[in-house]
Amino acid sequence: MTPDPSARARLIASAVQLFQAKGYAGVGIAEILAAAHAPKGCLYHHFPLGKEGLAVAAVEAIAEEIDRHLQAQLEAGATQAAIILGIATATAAWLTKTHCQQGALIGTIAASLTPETPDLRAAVATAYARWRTRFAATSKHPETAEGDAHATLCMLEGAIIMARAAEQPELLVKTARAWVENRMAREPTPA
Amino acid sequence: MTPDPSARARLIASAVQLFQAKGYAGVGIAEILAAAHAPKGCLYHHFPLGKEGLAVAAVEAIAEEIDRHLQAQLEAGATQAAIILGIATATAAWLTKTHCQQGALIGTIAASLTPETPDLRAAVATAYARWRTRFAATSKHPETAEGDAHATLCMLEGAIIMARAAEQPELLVKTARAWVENRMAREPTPA
DNA sequence: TTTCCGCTAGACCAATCAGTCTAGCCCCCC
DNA sequence: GGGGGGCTAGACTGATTGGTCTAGCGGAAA
Repeated sequence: MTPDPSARARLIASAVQLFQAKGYAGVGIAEILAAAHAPKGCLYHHFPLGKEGLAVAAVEAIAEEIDRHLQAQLEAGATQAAIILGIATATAAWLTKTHCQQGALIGTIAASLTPETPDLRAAVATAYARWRTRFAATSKHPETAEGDAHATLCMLEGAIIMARAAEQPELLVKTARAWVENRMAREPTPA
Repeated sequence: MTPDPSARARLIASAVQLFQAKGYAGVGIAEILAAAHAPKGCLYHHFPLGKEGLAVAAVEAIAEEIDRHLQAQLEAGATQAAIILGIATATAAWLTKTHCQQGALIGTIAASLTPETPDLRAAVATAYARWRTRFAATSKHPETAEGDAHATLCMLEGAIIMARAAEQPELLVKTARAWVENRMAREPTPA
C-alpha cells in the first residue's frame, strides 16, 4: 500500500465529514487520521500546514463541488426557485439520514472562525463569494442580484443550522418554500 | 473576597464572550476561568455539570436578554420591520467594534452542536423556539406567522455568520434591509 | 467565642491536543 | 541492480484538555 494516491483524498473526505459534524475546533487530528486510516506523517506530508491546511482543502473541495452543481443546474435552465428548493430538499434528506449530525460544512466552520486561522477564514469567504456570484449571474434583476443572492445564501445557511439545532429537518424545506413563495409574490411577472 | 456573589455572574459573562468568539469547542475552561478571575473549584461549585452546564447558563442568559428586548420593543408598538432593522444595525455596529471577533452566541454554538452535549442542544433549541414564538405573536398573518418568524431568524443568523466570515459588517444591514423591503412589497396594505 | 458551611483556591490527574522527527517501504529511473 | 525520493508509518514531546479532590478562608448563627 505504498504510493497510495488516495491517501490525500481519504484525508479530505474524512475531514469534510468530521468538520461538518463537530466544527473545526471540535475535531482532533487523531480522529481524522483514524477515520482516514492514515498515519500522522501522511497528513503532514500532504498538508504541511497541518490541521488548518487540511481544513482549507476540505472547504475548497466542497466549495468546488457545490459550485459545479450550481453551474450545471443554471446551465440546464433551472430557475432560481427550483434550485433553492432542490438544495433545501436534498439537505433535509441528508439531515434526516444522518440524524442531524452532519450539516453544512462551510456554515459550520464559518460560525466559529477565529483570527488564529486566517487562511481558513479566507477560504470560507472565497467559497461564499463564489456561490453568490454564480447565483447572481442569472438573476433577472441585475441591480439587486448580488443582494438577493446573498440573502438567499444567508437564509439557507441559517435554516440548516436551526434545523439541526431543533432536530427537525423538515423545517428547512418549509423555510425554503416560504422564501421562494415570498419572492414569487414580489415578482409576479418575470422580465 | 469570600461569598463573592458576582463570581457566578462573572463566569457566565466570560463564557458568553468567549463562546461567542470561538464556539463551544474552541474555548478551554482555563481560558474562561482566567477571564473571570476565578479558580477551578469555583466553576464546579456553581456549575456541577462543568463546561456544558456553564454553556447552558450562558445560552439561557442571552436568550432571556434578547427575549426581553424583543418583548419590550413589541409592547412599545414597534413594527417587525423596525425590530429586524434595529437588530441588524446594532449587531453590525457590534461586529465593527469587535473587529468581527464577536458574533451571535447562540448561532455560533448552534452550528457545532454534537450528541455529546444534549443539554446544550436543548437550551439552544429552546432559545430559538422562544424568540420565534415571541416574534410570531404580533404577526398580522396568523396562518404564516410561525413560518415567517422562523425565516426571519434564519436570515439573521445566517447573515451574521456570513458577515463575520467576510469581515464586512455592513453586509448584515444590507441583507436585513433587502429582507424587510421584500416583505413590505408583498404586504402593501397591512390588515 | 465557637461552630458550621457556602464558597474560594489551586494542586493534581489521566487523556488528548497539534505538531516534529526519524525510520523505512517500494516504485521509478538510471 | 543499485540508488533516489515520494510517501507511509508511528514513536515521541511539551502543552493543554476537562474534571476531581482536599484544604482552608470568612461571614452567619448559636
